[in-house]
Amino acid sequence: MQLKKELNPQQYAAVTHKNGPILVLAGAGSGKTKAITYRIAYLIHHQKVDPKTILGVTFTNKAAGEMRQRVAALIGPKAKEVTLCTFHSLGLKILREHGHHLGYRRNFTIYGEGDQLSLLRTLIREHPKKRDKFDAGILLSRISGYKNKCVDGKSEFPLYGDKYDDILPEVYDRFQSALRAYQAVDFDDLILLPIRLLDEFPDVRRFYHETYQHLLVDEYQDTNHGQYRLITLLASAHRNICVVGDDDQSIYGWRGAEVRNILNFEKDYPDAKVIKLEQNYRSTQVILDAANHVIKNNNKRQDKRLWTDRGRGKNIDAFLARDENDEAKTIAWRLQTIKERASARWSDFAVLYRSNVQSRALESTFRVNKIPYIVVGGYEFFDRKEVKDIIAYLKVVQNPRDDLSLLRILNYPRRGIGDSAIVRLHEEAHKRDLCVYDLLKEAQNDHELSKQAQEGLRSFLLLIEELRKQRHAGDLSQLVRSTIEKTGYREEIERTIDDAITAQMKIDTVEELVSAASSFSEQEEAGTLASFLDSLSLNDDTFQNGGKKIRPDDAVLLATLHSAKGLEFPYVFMCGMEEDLLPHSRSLNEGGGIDEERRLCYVGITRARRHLTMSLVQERNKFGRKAKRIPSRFLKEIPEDLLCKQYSHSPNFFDRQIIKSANDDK
DNA sequence: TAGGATGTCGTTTTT
DNA sequence: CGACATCCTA
Repeated sequence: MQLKKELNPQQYAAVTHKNGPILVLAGAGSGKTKAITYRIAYLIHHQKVDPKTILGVTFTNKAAGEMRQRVAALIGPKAKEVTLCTFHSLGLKILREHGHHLGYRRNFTIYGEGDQLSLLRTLIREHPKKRDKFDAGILLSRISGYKNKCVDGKSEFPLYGDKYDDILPEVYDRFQSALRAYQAVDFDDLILLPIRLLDEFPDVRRFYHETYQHLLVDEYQDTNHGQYRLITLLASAHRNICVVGDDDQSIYGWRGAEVRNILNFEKDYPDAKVIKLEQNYRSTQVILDAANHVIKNNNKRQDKRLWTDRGRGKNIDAFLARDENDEAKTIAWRLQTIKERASARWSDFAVLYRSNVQSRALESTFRVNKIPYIVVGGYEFFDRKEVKDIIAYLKVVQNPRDDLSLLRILNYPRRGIGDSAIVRLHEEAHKRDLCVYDLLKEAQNDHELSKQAQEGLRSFLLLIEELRKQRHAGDLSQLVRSTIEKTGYREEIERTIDDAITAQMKIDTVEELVSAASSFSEQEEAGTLASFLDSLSLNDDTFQNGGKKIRPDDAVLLATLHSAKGLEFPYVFMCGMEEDLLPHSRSLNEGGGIDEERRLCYVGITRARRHLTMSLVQERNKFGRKAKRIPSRFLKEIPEDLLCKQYSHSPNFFDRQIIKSANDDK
């Protein structure tokens, strides 16, 4: 490593900073990941720090994986010894290791959003005031907000001045005790409970202080209060904490992220070294100027100014279309034109938008014009019912106390256990403070249940016991396969679904889970059921390639502005540059408000390397009726001389081109 | 218990 | 408008 040559002076300073707190304010495209990875390499190589004592925390598995790769490229196999993980997998690790202090067994289950919601729905159903139609989603966002703010559990509930205020404390309480009874933790607990462990158990704290002596935190601007506390606790002894982030790219305020964590870093650590990375290696000066001009309208921010030595570049195109279909066609046409002229690949392009609904017009136009595309996000494999069912079986096999999963599958495939029986079992278990699974053992001989139901319970218990035995014996994919076979899941699908094609699709989906399991155990040395379930819950996608996703490898990316963060493309289209959409109307009152919307715009602009095109429409279909549109205020914040405005309403010419080629396909 | 009728709601979503 | 949840019915 020739640090002086490969890094600019600011990067060099960040990388070679010795001990103590350091804040790296890294503008978009300024080599943030490079700084972190080089710093890790530097600590190991030059400072002779033991790689095992380095902890790097990110938000996504993808980022963690990328970082590991880049560290490996610098220092080789030692990179494996560095702990690089997400906040949630860090929390999970701490909790699996020391959770017994708080009464958690090692085999506890992780509940994702779906599980949280379905638990809340059962709580609502049982609530005396259920006629008030409480919405599980609203309850969840409040509970979640509460959990990642108030760590001691004694503080007051924030009031919102609506009907939820009354029931929230009680529902929260029941929510938490249900989780605890089920030996389950939700995503928020994965942060919250480790905080309590570190806070209340000096031995645990000491253990982690010794284990991790150098902390690096990526995307610090996106941390919520809980994550902030977790990091603070981990760093409290040695204060070797390096946080990297960009306050201008904080776009998750609505999910509890607090920009002030990064803005207050210097108050938390008065001796902190602060370094700004402002040289941009990604975009042209035009793009950076536009970004700078937009973002400088925000007040509370660390002053930064991106620059580049890569030259001015082309102006930003801005065009006006009639409606969203016209907009999509024009984008398609322009994209094809640029592609030909620059002999670019499809994957050099991204079309970004504020809201998922905007993808629809783009998708249908791209389909017609045979433009290959990938939509980021969308429907997840693991959201499908079939997959959730099988995973519920696996979760029960792993942790029989998980009533929620158990009740989900108790009568699916059907075993003659009706709703009334299920309700009775659930109530009885609750009354006697038992988990349903234990109760089932008695209930199989309960004469108040129908013969059929008793028989059903018996076979269910037998099935689970059998799978539990197999859990330790055979390999993982075999276990998943057995689960599918012994439950008769395939037969149930064939029996209940008439349409052969749909049925086959569902069976294929379930089969994919088997191949996901086998590729998981190939890649993980400890391919246990427990780690497989963890991996599924935490969205660790390292093995999902095994569960083959059929995707074109060269395709235009369609993504929301949120999911585009961290990515870059030579050519970027930002569509729907309109009031109510880019500052989204619903975001103005709550969350980060207008500033956060502006940051979202900033994130979008700075994704572009060479050329940016912005578009807006005259009218847009909104809930079935046409609505007149107004240009986004952000568009107006970009100086005229950076834009190439084409507002003469889009020429019919474009339409004709597209319609012609569409007919050619037939 | 599937599916039809009816109602409701409408932003973003790293784990 | 269209995706969804929920309720109702055959």
